[in-house]
Amino acid sequence: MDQLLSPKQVAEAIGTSESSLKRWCDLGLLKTVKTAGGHRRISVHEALRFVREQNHAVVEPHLLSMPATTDRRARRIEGSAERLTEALLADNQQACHAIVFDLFLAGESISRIFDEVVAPAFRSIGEKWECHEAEVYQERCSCQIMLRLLHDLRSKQVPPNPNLVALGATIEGDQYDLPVTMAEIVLRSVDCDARLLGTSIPFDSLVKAVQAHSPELVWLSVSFIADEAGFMEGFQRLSTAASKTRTAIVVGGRALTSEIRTRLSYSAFCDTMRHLEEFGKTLRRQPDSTPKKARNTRKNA
Amino acid sequence: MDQLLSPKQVAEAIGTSESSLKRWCDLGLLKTVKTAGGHRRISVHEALRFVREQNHAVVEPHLLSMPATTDRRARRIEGSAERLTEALLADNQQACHAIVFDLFLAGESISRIFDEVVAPAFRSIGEKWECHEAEVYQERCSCQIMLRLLHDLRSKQVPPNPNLVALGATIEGDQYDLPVTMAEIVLRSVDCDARLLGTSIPFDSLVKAVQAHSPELVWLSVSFIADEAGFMEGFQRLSTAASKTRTAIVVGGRALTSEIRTRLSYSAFCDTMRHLEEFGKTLRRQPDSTPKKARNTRKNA
DNA sequence: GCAGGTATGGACGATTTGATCGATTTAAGT
DNA sequence: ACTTAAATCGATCAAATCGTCCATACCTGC
Repeated sequence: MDQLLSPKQVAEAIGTSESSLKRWCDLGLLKTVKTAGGHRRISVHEALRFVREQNHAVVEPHLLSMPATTDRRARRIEGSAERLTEALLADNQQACHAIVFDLFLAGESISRIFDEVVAPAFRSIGEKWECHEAEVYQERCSCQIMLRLLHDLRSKQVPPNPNLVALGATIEGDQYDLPVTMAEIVLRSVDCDARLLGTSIPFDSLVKAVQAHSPELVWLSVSFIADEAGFMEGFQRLSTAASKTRTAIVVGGRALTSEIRTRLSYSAFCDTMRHLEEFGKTLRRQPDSTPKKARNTRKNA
Repeated sequence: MDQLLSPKQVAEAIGTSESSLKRWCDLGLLKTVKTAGGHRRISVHEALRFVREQNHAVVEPHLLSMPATTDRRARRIEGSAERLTEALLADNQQACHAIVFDLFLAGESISRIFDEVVAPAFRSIGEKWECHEAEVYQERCSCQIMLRLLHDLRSKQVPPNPNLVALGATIEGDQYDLPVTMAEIVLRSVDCDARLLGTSIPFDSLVKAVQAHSPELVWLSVSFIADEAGFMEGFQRLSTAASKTRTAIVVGGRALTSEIRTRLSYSAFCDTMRHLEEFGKTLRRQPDSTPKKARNTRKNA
């Protein structure tokens, strides 16, 4: 609790400028400790006392409640996954928000944040769940928090180029919406107008969506396959329709084993969000000469 | 998001003079926080609350981080459901946002917007789907648009009182997340700290969540029952756990036929969001003397 | 039409805020 | 211990805000 904060940190937490906060320190409204070099340091205790005394607003409570995460370490990928796991299981939405947005604002690519922070965090929660260290409702609640976070992230992105349309979905019976939503955001980060149709969409309806929109790309996140034969058959119908509209098909998801993949026909298989991002970039660069359909051209082993 | 605005910024946003706005602040119509130097600061949430309460115009919505508004004639419940249906099927997210947020800014209660605009729109889409006038992917896409809209709406609400905790969920096998999300927003609109755990949560895990959080309220949205016997049994376990923590149980959803309801034990059944809102209000007014468990006390026929 | 009460919004000097600057200090990485 | 990028310092200054006053516009009852 006697963690020391810089004037800038306190200023951000209470929603004012660094200049004003420094002036208030010099006026004696906030007691400060000085470093050997003359920099001001304010204890969390003192910052909270000031907030109470002045009835001042607190815009970013997590900065005062979790000062350990406000230093520069917070802006690094390393360790973020573990901190996110903890924040998710603690139902601490603000902390989750802070972790991801700090990385985003620090310039980390969306795909890297997803691959190296979000995905590991949910893998970790899944493992804890299997070991009975976490409850089902905690996992579901974590998904809710993350979904809200993803939505906020999406709303902060620059509006994409409307000339490059992509449609995304999960297949019928697959309700896992986080991966497919992350894929949407990754594609939008490379200036692709990605539109998530939703989860659990039958292949026949996907075919109609492709025919109606003629997108440059369709991405499918396959976390669960209820009926393998039906999946193969439906995918073939989608593939046929996509070739007519010169639409690339990108697939991903843990349900696509290599055995299944060898029997599918798609433009790219993406293990990670980074692969998807790179595929999206190639699509953007050469929208006409893009390989529209190639048998089993996996981008990565 | 809950950033602070100066009186001048708010005045510009709602199209009035700085002088008047300062006077209204001093009259207590707008809650303000003060800087150490005595300058007024107004949160976006408070500004929106004022606009809704006073039915004030908003000439610069972007200053309050709101979507652009249409003309004032659009601020009516009548006809909004039809316009929303059309906008949803046309995949026009901006139009959907405009319709709902215009009503929100005009001071319509959240529950009324949901009951008389959103719900009818989705009923209408469901009917079109049954008549083969709309595709499955259109319905799913509409749900995505609405889910994003609901998230945005939620972020515009004033942060609720943390002393009145409510947990919400759908039961295992029920993946329909719109009603349960709307319920969360309705409860938050009556100053209840409603937290949506997620969809498809087994009763045993719900029991653990209740034991961990001891909420004043649990709401269940039941759109689909896979196993009726299992549902009855699980609900009984939840009911027992809830009585121990003095937690009220509110249920709703089209899967709860009157035949099923007669065999359940809950605090309230809500046909509409308005019923839920009213129940939330009673809970807030008398948090101690609230009837925690009564057999089949339907709030409405 | 007119008197009286009320709400609005512009103007004023005094005060506060927040952005900027080059110089200095901190702290992460090696 | 050393290097180096980032953060902070102190100081300055334009812009914003404060509280107050007041002219004007609007409403209401007569």
